[in-house]
Amino acid sequence: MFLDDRKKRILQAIIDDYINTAEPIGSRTVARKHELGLSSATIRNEMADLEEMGYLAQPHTSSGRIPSDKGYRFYVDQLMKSSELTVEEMYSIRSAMETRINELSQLLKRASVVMSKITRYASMAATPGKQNSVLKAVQVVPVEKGKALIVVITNAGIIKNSLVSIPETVLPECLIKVSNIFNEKLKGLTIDRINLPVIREIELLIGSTSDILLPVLNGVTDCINQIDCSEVYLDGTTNMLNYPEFNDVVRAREFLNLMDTKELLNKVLDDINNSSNYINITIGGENKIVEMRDCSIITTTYSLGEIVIGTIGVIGPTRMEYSKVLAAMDYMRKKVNEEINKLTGKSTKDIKKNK
Amino acid sequence: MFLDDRKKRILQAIIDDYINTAEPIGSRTVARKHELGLSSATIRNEMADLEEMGYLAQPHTSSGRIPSDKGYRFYVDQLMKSSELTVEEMYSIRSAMETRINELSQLLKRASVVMSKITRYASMAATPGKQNSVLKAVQVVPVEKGKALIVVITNAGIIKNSLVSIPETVLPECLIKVSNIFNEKLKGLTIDRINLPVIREIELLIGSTSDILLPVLNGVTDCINQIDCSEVYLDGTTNMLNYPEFNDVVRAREFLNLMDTKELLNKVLDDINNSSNYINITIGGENKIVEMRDCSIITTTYSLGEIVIGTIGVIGPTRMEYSKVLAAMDYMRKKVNEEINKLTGKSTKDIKKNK
DNA sequence: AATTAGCACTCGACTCAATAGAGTGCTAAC
DNA sequence: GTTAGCACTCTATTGAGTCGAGTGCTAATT
Repeated sequence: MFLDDRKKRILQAIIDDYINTAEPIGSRTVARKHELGLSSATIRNEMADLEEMGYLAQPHTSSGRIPSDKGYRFYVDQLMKSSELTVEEMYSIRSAMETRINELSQLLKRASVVMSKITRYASMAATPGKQNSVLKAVQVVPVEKGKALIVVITNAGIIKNSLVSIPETVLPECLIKVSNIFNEKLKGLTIDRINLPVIREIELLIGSTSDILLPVLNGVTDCINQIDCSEVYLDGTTNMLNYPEFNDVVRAREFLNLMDTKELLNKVLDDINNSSNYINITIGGENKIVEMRDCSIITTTYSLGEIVIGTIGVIGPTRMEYSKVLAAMDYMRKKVNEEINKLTGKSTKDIKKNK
Repeated sequence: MFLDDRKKRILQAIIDDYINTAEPIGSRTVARKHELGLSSATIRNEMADLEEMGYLAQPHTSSGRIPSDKGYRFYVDQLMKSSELTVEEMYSIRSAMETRINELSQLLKRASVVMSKITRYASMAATPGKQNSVLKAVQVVPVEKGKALIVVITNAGIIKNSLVSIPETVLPECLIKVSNIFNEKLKGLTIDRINLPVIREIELLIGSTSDILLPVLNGVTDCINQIDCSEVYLDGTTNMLNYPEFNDVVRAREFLNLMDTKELLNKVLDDINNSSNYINITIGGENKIVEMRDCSIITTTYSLGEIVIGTIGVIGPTRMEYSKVLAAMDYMRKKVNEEINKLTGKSTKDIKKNK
C-alpha cells in the first residue's frame, strides 16, 4: 500500500509528538494538536492502516500508537524537517574546537563532550586501529643516564611515547645516530609494512651487537601497540538516565554496562565505518548488536584523504531528536575538519605524493 | 557508657550481617545465626542500649536495626576481622601490575580498573597537581619541516608532549642547541620555580630575536598545564547499580552525576591526601561532600620519597565490605610500589641528593 | 464514497482497605 | 540477669474498585 499525503502528515505528527513526550499518541491528540482538519475517528482509521503497514505499533490494545523502527526510518529518510542549531550551541561547538589542541585523540574527545552536552544523549569518539596509520617520525629522546624516551608520531596526528632503559654507557651522540637511523627507515611506512626485512636493515646499520638496538625496538613496538588498541571515549552516558526509557534500574544498568564494554562499541563503530555515507543513522533493530535494539546511533567519520582517522557517534533512545542531532553533527563535522587541517598541515598533499 | 564484650559481639554480628544482606537486622536473626547463647529478648535489650549509644539506628519503630556511621567507625577501628584475598584475586592484581607500563598515569589507571573488578565497587585514581613535580627532562624533537614536538618528563614518571609549529627555516642543529639549553636550564626545577628570571636566562642564551624561542616556550607551557590539570580516572561506577542502595533511579542518577563532576572528586581526594595515614577510611557523614554522605571511601596514596605521586580510592555504599577492600588495597599498595620503583629507577636517591 | 458521531469495550494506572509478617518494648516469671 | 510471652507498631503486599484515555465498529451524515 502506498503512503498518501495525509497518511504521511499523520505519521509525521505522531512521531514528532512521540519524540517530545515519550507517551503513546492517541487519535484525539493528533486531531487536537495538529490542524489537519480531520476528526479523531478518521485519524483513528488512518492510524489502524499505518499500524497494519508496520509504521506504528500499539503497546496495548487500548493505548495510543508509538512509532516502529520502520516508522522512524521513514521519518528520518522522508518526513522530518531539518532543524537549526541555536547561536549558543554553535558557539559552544566553535569555542571547543578552536582551543589549541595538538593531538587528534584530544580533539575527538572534546568533540564528543560537546556533542553529548548539546544533544543531551550519550556520545562516543574513537580513533581507528593501526592498519592505516603512516609513521611521520620516530625519535629517540635522551631523558637521563640510562633512560630514553621513544616517540612515535603518525600522519593522523597520533603521538605515542614509551620510556625504556638503555645501558648507562651509551653516549648521547650514539643515541642521535640510532634515532636518525630509525627515523630514516621507518617514516613514511604504514604500520603493517614494518616487518622483519625492515628491522634487519636497521640492525645492519646500527650493528646487531649494539646493546641499544633491542630497548629502542621494544619502545617502538610498545608505541605501535598503543596506536593499535584504539580507545573509545564515552561521554554523557548518564544523560540517558534522564529519559523515561531508562527509568527502570534494570534497563539503566543494562545500558550502562553495555557502554562499559568497549569492544562492543568498537564493533558498532567498525560496522558503521564500512558504510560510505558522511553521516550514518542506525535505528533500533537495524543495529547488529542486539543489546542496542532500542537505541539509535548517529555517527560520522573524519578522514584525511581516504584514510579514516576518527569517528564520532551519538547514542540515544530510538525516540531521538534526529533532526537536532543531525544539525549538530553537521556543524561539528565542518569545524572538526577545519581543525584537522590545521593540525596536520600539508600532510594530505604528502600522502598523495607518496602514492 | 562502656561497650562490654557482649555488646561488641552483638554489634559485630549485626554489622557483619547487614553488610551481607542490606536488610535491617532483628534480634531473632542475631540469636539464631550467631551462637551467642542468648535469647532474642536479651539481645533486644542490648540492641536498645547500642541504639541509645548511637551505634545503631532504626529505620522505623518496628523494624530491625541498621548500623550508624558511628557504628561502622567502631567496627572498622576495633571489631572487624581482617580478611584475605583469594589466590585468583592476588593473581589478577599481580598480573595487571606486572604488564610493562611505562607511564605513571597508565599504571594508576590500570590499578583502578583491577580494584573495581575485585571489590565490585567504584574506584578512582588520580595524579596530583603540579606543585610538587620536578622536571627531569625537557626536549625538543624534530618531527618534520616546520613542526617540532616538545616533550616534558617529570621525576614522578609523568610524560607530556605538545606539537608546535616552528619556522621552516630552522636547522636541525639549531633545534638541538635550543633543546639542550631548555633542558639544561629547566631540569631539576619544580614547576612552580619556573619563573621570569629563568626564562630571561634562556632568552639570553638563545638570543631573544630568534623566532624559535616563542613556539618552544608555548609548547613547554602547554605541557606544564597538562601536568597541572590532574585527571581523575574512574572505573566500575556502574557496579554501584547492583546494590539495593541504588535501586532507585533517582538515587542512581544522583550518584552517577556526582561521579561525573571530576572537580568534586578531586576535592575529595585532596581532603583525604592531607591526612597522613597509609590507608584512609572515610565513612558516610564523615565525608565533607554532602552528596557523598551515604558512601564510604577508602583511599591510599603512593609517594616517591615525600612527594605524593598518585592516589587510588574505592567508593562504595557505607554498607561496604571494609575488610575485603582493605585487604585488596594493601596488596595493591605493595605491588604498585614495586612497580613505581622499577619505573623511576633510582630517582628516589636523586631527590634526596638534591636536598 | 468519504467522513464523522456515538457507543461499547479494553486495559493500565491509581486508590484504598484488609491482611500478613517481622520486629519491638515491656512485664512477669524463672 | 535472663527469658518467655504478649500486645503493639509499622511496612509490604494483595485484591477489589474506579477512573480515564484510547480503541474499533456501526450507523448516520455530507
